[in-house]
Amino acid sequence: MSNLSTTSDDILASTRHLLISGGYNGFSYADISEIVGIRKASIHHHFPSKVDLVRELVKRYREDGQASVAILEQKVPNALDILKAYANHWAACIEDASRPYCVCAMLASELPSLPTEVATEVTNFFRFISSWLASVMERGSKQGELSLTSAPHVEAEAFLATVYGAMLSARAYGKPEVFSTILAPALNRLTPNVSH
Amino acid sequence: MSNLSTTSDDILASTRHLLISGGYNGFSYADISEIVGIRKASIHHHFPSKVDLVRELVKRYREDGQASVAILEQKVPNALDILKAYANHWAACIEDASRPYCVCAMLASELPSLPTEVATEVTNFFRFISSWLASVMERGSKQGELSLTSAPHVEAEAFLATVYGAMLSARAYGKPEVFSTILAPALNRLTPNVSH
DNA sequence: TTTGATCTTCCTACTAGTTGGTAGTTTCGT
DNA sequence: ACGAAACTACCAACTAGTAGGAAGATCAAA
Repeated sequence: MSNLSTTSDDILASTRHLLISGGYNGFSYADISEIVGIRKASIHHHFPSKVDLVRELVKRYREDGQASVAILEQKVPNALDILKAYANHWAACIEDASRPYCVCAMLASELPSLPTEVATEVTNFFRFISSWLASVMERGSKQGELSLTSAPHVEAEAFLATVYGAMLSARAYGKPEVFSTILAPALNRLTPNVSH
Repeated sequence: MSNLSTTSDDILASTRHLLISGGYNGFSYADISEIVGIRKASIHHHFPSKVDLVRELVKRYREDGQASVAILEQKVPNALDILKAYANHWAACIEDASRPYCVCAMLASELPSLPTEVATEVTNFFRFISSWLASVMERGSKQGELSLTSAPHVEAEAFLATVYGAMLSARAYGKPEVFSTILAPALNRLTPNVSH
């Protein structure tokens, strides 16, 4: 009989929430304890140190991402549709304010000042997303589902930068719809068979 | 007789340095005092509170940006060349590690948890850059110096997102050259008279 | 089925160090 | 002599982290 929600998961969820809003140095064990409803010391039982906590969070974040990607690849055959689904995922998260920013975007900007264990995990996340997008680009190009103007791995980096830049812009302006405004032409440009 | 470097400027410079590396909550008055070589309390003489300090920093950052843009517009007539110069500015900053990240990109990602006075100033910065880029896009389009596929203000947002996304990627991978790899095709796409 | 040992989880109470900020004083150039 | 700019010496609040104990749950042996 497995619990639907463990304290450890609650701690991770509130950490993610706090991390998205203010970064690594923007929250404390006291903040988490208030949200979860347990004492500070109890958090140390589950995650001995802050580094342990955030390292585990990022590790799971990447693993969840890998799992979601696997399902997406299985359900959606067309490469362009995959990129659209990826963009729509973030558009939805930003617009309903549920997870309006990527944990790893937050941490990547703080990278030089992060504990190395966390920094490594963050870099790993970006390597994963980047190589996944590159594989999508390559396959889509070969099968005529995408029209590329650069090498697949360059297009992948460019697309990733657009997504994360759009995420930042939406936050900077306080206007969620900016994300889709930026992504729409980016996806359009990758669409084949546009008469010209 | 004006000094070439005032203490106040030294404080702002070291604040910028610290801010770029770890964000608003990633540095303290103690850190600044160590770099500048004065006591913590002396910093409060120049900037009564941390909010005052960072608000002033961002205000000047925007003003400096506006001045640089004015000079750039004056020296470089061609719109595409302006965009290239803007991209090259950041490429150089990132590659020589002098100012490898934008102060306002850092703060924008932390926006929800920032003091409102600082947050407002950050939003102002992005509005400025965005409307400047939009004006460059519009002028360049009219004069045939740029080939746009969307409305000028959309192209401006997309270009801005690419620049800031590329900045983040360069930091995430720890590879400065990633910035130029991403910007090159973005600028290429805006270049007119490419045979197709 | 009851006992007892062990494990997990949470607690109170505490620590040493850091945070942004203040009060009041001295130093120094004009 | 006067203001600016620096200083020493604080402060209350907060930081991550620790020590040690109480309440339950689990499970094996009697």
